[in-house]
Amino acid sequence: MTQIYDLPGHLIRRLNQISVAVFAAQTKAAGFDLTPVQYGALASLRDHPGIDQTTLAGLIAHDQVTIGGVVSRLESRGYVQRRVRDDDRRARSLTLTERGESLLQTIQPAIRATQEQITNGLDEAERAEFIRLMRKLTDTGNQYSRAPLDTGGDA
Amino acid sequence: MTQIYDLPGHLIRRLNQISVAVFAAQTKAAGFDLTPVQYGALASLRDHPGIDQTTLAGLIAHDQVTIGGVVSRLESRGYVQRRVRDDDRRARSLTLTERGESLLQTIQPAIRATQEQITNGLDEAERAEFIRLMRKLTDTGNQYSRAPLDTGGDA
DNA sequence: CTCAGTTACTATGTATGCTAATTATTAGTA
DNA sequence: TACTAATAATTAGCATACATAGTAACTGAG
Repeated sequence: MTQIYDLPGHLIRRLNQISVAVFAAQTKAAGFDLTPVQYGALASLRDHPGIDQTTLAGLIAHDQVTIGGVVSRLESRGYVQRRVRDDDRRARSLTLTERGESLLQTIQPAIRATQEQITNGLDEAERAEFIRLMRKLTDTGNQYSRAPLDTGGDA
Repeated sequence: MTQIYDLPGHLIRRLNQISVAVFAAQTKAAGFDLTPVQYGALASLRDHPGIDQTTLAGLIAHDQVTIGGVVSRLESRGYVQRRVRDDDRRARSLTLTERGESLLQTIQPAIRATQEQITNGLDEAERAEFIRLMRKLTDTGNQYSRAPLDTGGDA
């Protein structure tokens, strides 16, 4: 039989699908047009101004190619500035523009609402336990990912 | 400030990323070349032979366009037969070929290993609780998804 | 029977998410 | 210094994953 509905892989995929849909609905309802990855990149750049694309990719656990495209779109929309670094002309230094900073602030309520809606099927205790288990799994599984999280030792 | 590492959406995305990577590694190591969606489609067709693409999309919670492409690739590789239905010439009836049936059987150990590896950071009790919480969340959140699960009342 | 509405699928376009290969640049070594 | 290895981006290609729009075919009300 192998009902796929009980497989962790299937449930995780469904959960991600729902999570992305909720994010899209909430941000659109709030008047924004941003994807989860784009938000993650902007938030990470706010906390780590001046990093290059490879470092950014490591911070949000993505491969370089995807991040290259994401940054390119964020740049063309005026949220991010990309500059060739003086001390290493291969690398591009990334910083938020004022427009990017402003977006991050005004979009905050929609992000909060999104995270709440994703887990609003659980009570407080379940929600905390669920997050704890996810953190445990992502910590254990990070090594399996082809784009592992690389915070340089932090977080 | 707003560490994305604590957001459910981020953790879910990471988990899915790891899940997909583990699936790819396990199936490749076993000598197969199949994506999680392709496996889901094949498994669903085995349990529901003769259904059309829209029904299949509902069963595995995907949109029609994605499934159209997935089925097209499965057909060109000889795993699925696609036939215009006599009683409704808009629809295409899908069935597994012998090659498709055979693949599903021989790939089974790799699928089992995948599901185990995904959750091998948890002990038995945690694993059961995690799956329970995911089922609860996907049940609650199904309505939010743009491609909701539609089993016609079952599962 | 006619036609308006619905439905199944396909076509087009955008954005992830990844692999493999290429280019430009830097770092290290003989 | 010349050469090799490593690294940051980019390019090309494949497969989801979705929105939107179009085509062909079916359904039901009148």
